[in-house]
Amino acid sequence: MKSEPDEFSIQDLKRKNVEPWTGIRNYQARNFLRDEMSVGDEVLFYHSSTKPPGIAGTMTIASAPYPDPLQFKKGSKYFDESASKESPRWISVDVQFQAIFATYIPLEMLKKEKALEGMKILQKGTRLSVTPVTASEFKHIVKMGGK
DNA sequence: GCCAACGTTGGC
DNA sequence: GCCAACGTTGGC
Repeated sequence: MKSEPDEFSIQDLKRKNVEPWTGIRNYQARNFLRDEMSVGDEVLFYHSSTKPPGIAGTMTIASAPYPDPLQFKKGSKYFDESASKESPRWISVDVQFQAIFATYIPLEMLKKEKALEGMKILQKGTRLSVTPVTASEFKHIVKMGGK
């Protein structure tokens, strides 16, 4: 899962421990959150739009999906006029801090790894903020991170 | 339903 | 700031 560290970083998550992951406004990303994730699943925390971009650590899914409260909040940049409480359009999950990697893994490093060739986030044109990771990719990255 | 125009993401 | 690679919108 990607976040811009200027907005919300893994250090912020460590401080808060549990935080709602809000503001997903892409249907594919939403569907992935809603349909493919369960409480306890481990997640890689990716820092995007920073120098250098890369994976900073891990967290876990800490709640079932629920309607993203920001879609109802007038004035929020995530407000969605066409969403209603009866039929919400966007969803959030809570995430819980797990670990900050001993070694931050820049995107450039990830690209060099043979074992990660097929990883979704490394494919051309992938800019979804939520993408799937296989168990072996996850293990490989955790090993690279030294945690 | 098509598709041009526009908006967004995010690495570089 | 540029631009590739999308996604979304809206006229037709």
